[in-house]
Parts: sequence; C-alpha cells; structure tokens
Amino acid sequence: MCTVSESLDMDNFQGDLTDVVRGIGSVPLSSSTGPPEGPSPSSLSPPPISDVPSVASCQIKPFGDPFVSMTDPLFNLAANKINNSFEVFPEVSEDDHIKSQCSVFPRIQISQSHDASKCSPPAMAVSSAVAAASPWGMITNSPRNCLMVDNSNNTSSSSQIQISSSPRNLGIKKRKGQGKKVVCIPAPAAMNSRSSGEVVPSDLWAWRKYGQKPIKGSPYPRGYYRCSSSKGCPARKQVERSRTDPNMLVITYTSEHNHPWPTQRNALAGSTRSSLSSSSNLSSKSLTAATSSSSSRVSKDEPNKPHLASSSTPPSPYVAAAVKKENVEERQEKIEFDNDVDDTYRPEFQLQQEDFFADLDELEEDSLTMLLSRGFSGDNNSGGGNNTTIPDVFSDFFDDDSSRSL
DNA sequence: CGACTTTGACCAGCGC
DNA sequence: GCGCTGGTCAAAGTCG
Repeated sequence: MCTVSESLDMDNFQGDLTDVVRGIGSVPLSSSTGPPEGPSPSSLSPPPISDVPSVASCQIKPFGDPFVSMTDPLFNLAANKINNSFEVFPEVSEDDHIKSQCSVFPRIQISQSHDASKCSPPAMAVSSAVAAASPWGMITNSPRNCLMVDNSNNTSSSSQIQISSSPRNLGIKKRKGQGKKVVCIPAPAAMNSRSSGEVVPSDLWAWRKYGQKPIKGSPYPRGYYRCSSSKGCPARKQVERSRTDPNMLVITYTSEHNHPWPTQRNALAGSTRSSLSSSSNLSSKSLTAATSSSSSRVSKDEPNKPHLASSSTPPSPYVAAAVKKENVEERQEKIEFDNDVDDTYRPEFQLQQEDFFADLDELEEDSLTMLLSRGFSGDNNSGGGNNTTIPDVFSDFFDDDSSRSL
C-alpha cells in the first residue's frame, strides 16, 4: 500500500494536466457532481450536487454553461479540509492572486496571465479560464487558500470566452490572453507522449488533436486539441511545454464544453483504442474518466514504456500516483525525473490525504462507491475513512495488472 | 470501419 | 499594406 504522496512521483506521472485536474475531479465527480441537466445515460451518472455540501459553500456559479457546475468536488473537499471550513474560497482580486502564494496547495497556483512562462515548476497554475473547459469548474486562488472556486469571474469570464460557431474560432484569437484558462503542471518525461515526445494530457473529456504548431520563441510545439466527446463541442485546449521550464506542461483551455460529462460510452469513444482495449480492466471497472486519445496510443508509440503503455493514462493524479507508486518501488533507481516536481507534489497530498479521503469516504455511498469500492474494499467499513491508501484504490481501479503487485 | 494523429496549407489578427 | 504568427482545416496515414 502506498500513500498518495508516495505515489505522486512525477517520473511516471504522465504530466497530464487534465489528469491532475481530473484526478482531483474525476473521483468525486462521480460521487458528487454531474451534468445538472438531463439524465446521464451512463450508469455512472453522478449523484446530485447536493450530496456535496462543499459545493454549495463554494458558491459555484454557472459559467454560462449548465455543465460548469460540474466543478471539482475534490478540489472543494480538499480545500475545505484545508481550511477546516466550508468558507475557504473568499473572493479575491486579481491583485490578491498575484500577491498571494500558495501555501497550502503549493502545487496549485493560479495564473493570472496567459503567460505560460509564469508557471513555476512546483506549481499547478490554474487561470481564470480553466473552468469553462475543464472538468473542475472555475478555480482560482485566494490569499489564504490559494484555491477558490471563482464565482467572481463567472459572468465576466463568460463574456471573455468566446465560443465561436464558425469553423475557425476567431474570437479566441481576437482575445489573446483572454477567455482562456491556463493550467501548468509538471511535464515529466514524455511518458504519455507520442513519438514527438509531447506530453499529451488526458482527462474526462475526450480530446482529439487537430493541429500542432511550432511556437515562436519556444522550442516546443503546441498541440491543439478539441473535445471529441461530443460533436460540435467548442471546447479546445492547447498543450505546450513551458518555454521557461520544459518540465512544466502548459495547458490552455478555451471555450466550454456544451455537453454533459462524457458518459462511459462516449468518454471512452475514440480514446480507448489501445490502452483500454488492451487493459480492458479500466473500462470494465466503470471508469468514467477516459484516458486521452493520446494516452490511448501511448502503447503504440511508446512500447518501451511498459507501465504506461499497459495501463493507460491514469485519469487522475491519484490514479497516476497509484500506478506510479509501483513504478517507484520497482524502479527507484530509475527515478531521474524532476525531483522538484516530486517534492512539490508530496507535501500537498501528505497534508491532505487523510482528511481528504475521509471526506471521500463520506461520499462513498454515492456513485463513488462504484468507483472506489473495489480499491477501498473493506477499508471503508472500518468507518475511519482511513483511506490513505488511495493508490491501491485507483491503481486497482485502473489496471489490475499494473497496480496490484502491491 | 471508426477514430485517431500527423502535417502542410489556409486564413485571420496583429504589429510594424 | 505587408509579413509574421497563431489557430484551424482537411487529406493522408495509422491503428485496433
């Protein structure tokens, strides 16, 4: 068994921002949030948001999109726990954002600008636009918590984010640096990459790459992805490495999803080609979170990366951590990647994981049970919420073969 | 067969 | 107005 913090070594973590995001959001997502409108055809349709008290407390507001409310309950939970309060997300000005430093969530920072160069290696930056397209809703930092569900930008942001119906999203271009949400995550070696070596994020949504361009001033190309979970979805994301720190992966989300969370079916559609099919355990275990299209092909392009190739991209950092944990134990001597990243991830989860997952335990009776019951097995029965052994949970959840060696 | 990635070309915004 | 740059399209190829 391993702890979250232990498993968060980044050398195997695929540097997938959305993994990070989703990881935080995916599990609780199933347990607490979901498309507020319309029944989900999936058996995994999340229970009502009301199940998660923190959601309300965080004052998550719609972002001009019914699905915006699908914020990341884990973020909420985590943040709430951190503050021991449900009032953990005070509104702050942008100046506050800039001035503040993440102390509690050292890895999560809010990027006030679109400048990827501002991403600091140990931090995951979330700018004010992520929520629109990201599965975890509007998130920003507060002076105290470094994290907050941003309800102050909802209206204004919605005006910033243009969802152009035209083939070419001209609006986005017109508004450089606006209406976009930037997430910076550690971008370890291209574990989840194709031959290009580009780390490709995965998340609940299915992304389809539609372009790649070299960016002036950056040695790294930028990949362009659109949401393939639903036809006509305007959601876009751009993935590139930080020019200032190649270890950082900068993901810019643009526009919002105009459809519910992908059901198991459509989430997996087009994204389960190799990894999931080869290790069908993932899908068979009702994992709503789909691996990215890129991750699905890792096995093809990265045959020498057995862990990832065989187990697919974890949908969450926790899952990634789980998978990774084994990798760490099995290959400690091989860990060469970015110790800074490792170190930065650990503290956060070490601080939180117990309480954090205690909260998860509370949610288990929800659909979360479906997701976690296997991993937690009887642990939850102890009533302690002593779920510090998440990795097993998720690893099991993810890929029996690759994660049950423990 | 469907969905994906790759990649060159095209188009539009922006700065000079 | 021109050139640069970024974002998108779409054909071709790949994969399961």
